[in-house]
Amino acid sequence: MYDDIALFVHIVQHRGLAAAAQQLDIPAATMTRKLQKLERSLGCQLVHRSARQFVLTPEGEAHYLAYADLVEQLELTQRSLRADMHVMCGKLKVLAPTGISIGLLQPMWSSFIKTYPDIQLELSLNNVVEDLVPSKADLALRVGPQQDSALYQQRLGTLQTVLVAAPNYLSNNGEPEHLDALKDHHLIATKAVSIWSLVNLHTDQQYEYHPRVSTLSNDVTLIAQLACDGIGIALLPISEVKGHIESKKLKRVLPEWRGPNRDLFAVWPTGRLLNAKAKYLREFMHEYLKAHL
Amino acid sequence: MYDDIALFVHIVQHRGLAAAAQQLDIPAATMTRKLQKLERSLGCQLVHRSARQFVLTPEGEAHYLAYADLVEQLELTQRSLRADMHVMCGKLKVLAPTGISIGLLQPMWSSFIKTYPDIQLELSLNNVVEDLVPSKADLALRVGPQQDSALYQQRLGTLQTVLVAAPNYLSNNGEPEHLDALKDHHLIATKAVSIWSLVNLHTDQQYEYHPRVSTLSNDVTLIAQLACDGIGIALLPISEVKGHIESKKLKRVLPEWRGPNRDLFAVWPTGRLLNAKAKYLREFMHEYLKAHL
DNA sequence: ATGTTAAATTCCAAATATGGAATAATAAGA
DNA sequence: TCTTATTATTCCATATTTGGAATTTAACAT
Repeated sequence: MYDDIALFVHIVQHRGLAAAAQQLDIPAATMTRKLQKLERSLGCQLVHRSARQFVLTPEGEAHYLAYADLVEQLELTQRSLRADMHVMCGKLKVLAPTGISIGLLQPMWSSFIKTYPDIQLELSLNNVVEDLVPSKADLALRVGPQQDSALYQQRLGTLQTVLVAAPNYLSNNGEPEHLDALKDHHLIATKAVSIWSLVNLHTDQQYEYHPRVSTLSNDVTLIAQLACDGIGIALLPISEVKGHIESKKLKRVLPEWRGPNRDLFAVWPTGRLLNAKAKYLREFMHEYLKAHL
Repeated sequence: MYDDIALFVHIVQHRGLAAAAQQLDIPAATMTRKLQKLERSLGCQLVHRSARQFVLTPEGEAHYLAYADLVEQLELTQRSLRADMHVMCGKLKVLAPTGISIGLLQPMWSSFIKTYPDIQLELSLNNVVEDLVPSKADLALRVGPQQDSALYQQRLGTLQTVLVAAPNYLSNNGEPEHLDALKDHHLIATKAVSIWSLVNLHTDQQYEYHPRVSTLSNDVTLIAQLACDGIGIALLPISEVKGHIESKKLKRVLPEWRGPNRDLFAVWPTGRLLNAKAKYLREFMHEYLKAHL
């Protein structure tokens, strides 16, 4: 019914069945039959047509005026949704936390940009959680599950955290042997984690530690650098500090304990089509984190 | 395609295939297949569905939001056009010239109102031609063809005009024997006719007479009454003066000549569906005038 | 765990739609 | 007036769609 009406609108716009048929790549025979069917179902003739003449009836004119704009909007909507679903070029705006993006994930961004050179990636890094909708971002990378029910989310991977400190800090202040000993140390952490759920790797024993954190930052990279500078003991993602440990700039503290796991999520608004580009990025991040965490 | 989308919108609104199928009176099997076809053609799943569960996918949600309003508007438009085409009750506004309507056509209006008691006829009588579109009238009755190309028109019948005068006027002023004698008389006519094309009934001889009209009115009834009062000789539709002639209040002048024919037209705006009511009225008028002129 | 039940899906014969070729119709040009 | 060219329509074999019945599915209650 509506398809036939859309067809009729095109017939009118092209002033004839043949032209519309050619334009829409539909056989002329089908065109005729569909128009006949529409006229039959409406109970009135829409077009006075003969080989060389194409004149709308009053009813045809009324129907055209009533439907033309709607059909156009329908087609616009269709095109826009199609493009979102299939086009792999153009802009893609992504929100992500700063620290993790310039540290752990920096190679991932490079790789994505190289893999999809036609996508203009706009990476908005911010340690403050920015609202997706007003910022018109397609996708956000977030640490920890989101409460907002107006958001879809998909878990991409898990960051395991460990306690680290600079070797010279440990030699100056003593290396803690027990969890309780942490209270005598300068602790550095992100604001977000107020309770450290520490898990013993051997016994799976869990320990809820309420740290008296001496230094706070929302930037993981900064915290790592402070730790390297011998400021204190830091709770950091293992992937963030791996390099520092290998180069002996940091040393693990209480290595039989690991800190709380922090899930990484891809997050996007409900009611908006996650476009092809964002979908690919999401999968790309998922694969990357599966391989690199 | 658009039909399937409309179906999908209904499925969402009814939260399930079965409910929508029942509501729309479409077999459930068809429902399933159409939704599957739509999903295939879009290249993405729209609904996670199982026997007892109905959840939109993110894509489904996006498509629903994008199309729901459009589909609703489409259905509104459809309903409105359908009603115009089929409903035989409600308001019907008609414009018509005053004189002819309260004279010749008065029985026609009565008859129409009796025949279609559910139609609320609003008869706007006016001797000044009123624009159809701003007055929101469905149909207008006009004398003489209309120039406006934004109007459709259909000829309903022809008014034949004749010359008449009151017997006492003729006895006082003499009865003209030739056309030339008219110049010595007091002539009454409607403004519209500046040249009287008089035709001889016997010889078909045509005579273009430029009358020096002494009294003008745009109301046929008034002219007839003036003629009855012995004011002068009037050019009037034969149907208008038939009764007066029979009751001897008027007498034909130069009876071997008849005046110009004046066509009656039903007129309505292009691009608007002439609704069922107006269509019936048009046919009604056509039949009536065929029988009574 | 198990049965119940409403909902979605698949099956299959009948109905309908499709597309290319042939045909008919007709306004414009010779 | 007679072609000619263009457009709409009809024909017919093939492909698709339809609707009711049978089947499967999975959430809920027991």
